[in-house]
Amino acid sequence: MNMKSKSTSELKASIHRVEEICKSNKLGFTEIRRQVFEIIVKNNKPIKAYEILDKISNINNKPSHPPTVYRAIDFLIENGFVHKLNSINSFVGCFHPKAHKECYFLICKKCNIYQECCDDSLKDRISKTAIHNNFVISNTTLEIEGHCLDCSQK
Amino acid sequence: MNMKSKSTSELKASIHRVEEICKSNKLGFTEIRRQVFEIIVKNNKPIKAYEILDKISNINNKPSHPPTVYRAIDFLIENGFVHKLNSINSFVGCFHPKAHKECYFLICKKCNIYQECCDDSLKDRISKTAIHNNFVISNTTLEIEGHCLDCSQK
DNA sequence: ATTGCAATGTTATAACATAACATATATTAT
DNA sequence: ATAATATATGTTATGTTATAACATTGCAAT
Repeated sequence: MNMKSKSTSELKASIHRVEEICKSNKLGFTEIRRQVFEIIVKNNKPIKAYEILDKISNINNKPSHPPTVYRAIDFLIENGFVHKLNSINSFVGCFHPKAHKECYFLICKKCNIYQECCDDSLKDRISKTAIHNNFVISNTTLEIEGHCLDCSQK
Repeated sequence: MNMKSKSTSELKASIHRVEEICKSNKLGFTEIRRQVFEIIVKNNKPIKAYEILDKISNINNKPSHPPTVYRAIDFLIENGFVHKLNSINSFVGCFHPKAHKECYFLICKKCNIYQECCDDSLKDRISKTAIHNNFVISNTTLEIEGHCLDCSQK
């Protein structure tokens, strides 16, 4: 399982990519949104909203408030730059925004590291089930909790 | 999409089945646990913990407290009688307990009705991905939000 | 009867998230 | 350039979801 953290250059590329997408789509990639996005992607594990809040407050040397963070997160999720992991109320950056909507996550309960996966055949199966049930999908949550190789060997 | 609510006899059967499983596994199916289970399965939609709390308080003519409900829910989830839908912080009864561990849910955002599905090939794909990543699964969340046939036609 | 254990009661608070309204900043139309 | 509009942020308060910690009860095994 390739759960190693992203390199500095990958992070920069990721941030730059989002900047470009925002520019070309006329989305306001404001200072706060940029800060929140950077905090999320630089954290190589899922991060919680109130952890982001603390970091934002530190960065700006003044207390921020929950709505500030949640609004930025909402913007980032809406535009596919960030995912929410519902099973652990945490957020992760998306490293291939706009390339897909459905992806899934392996989340290690011990070390809290995660892996984002894309699997078209899985996606297909899910769509087929939905079609079969006359169901129109707006959003899919697929999160797999367990233990990564390192942690299950300990 | 067969989202119609369960019949009275289905509900009774479901409750009876759980009683039997508890009996044969020497699990204490106490009054509170039974009440919480009944409330969950009789509600044909996903129900929230604090809604259960209100109902329990009414049934017993005295205020109950959150831990009472959450403990009962934990017991029911641990034993596979109830599922939590992480994407909407709600709980649903399982109508084939012990038959499986992995199942998934179609959840209509408009009418809030849901459908529990089991799909072995989907399950297989997920296990394969996990094995491929040397990941040991303890728990899978697969929730598909969208609109059911009725609601998407309106 | 006493010890041990599983379950429940009770109080308090932690953790997660949004409503509502005020203010500021950017965009656009005139 | 200025007013009008829309977008974004600040601020206060509160709503919602979940658990910690410790006391009490009831029952079974010795």
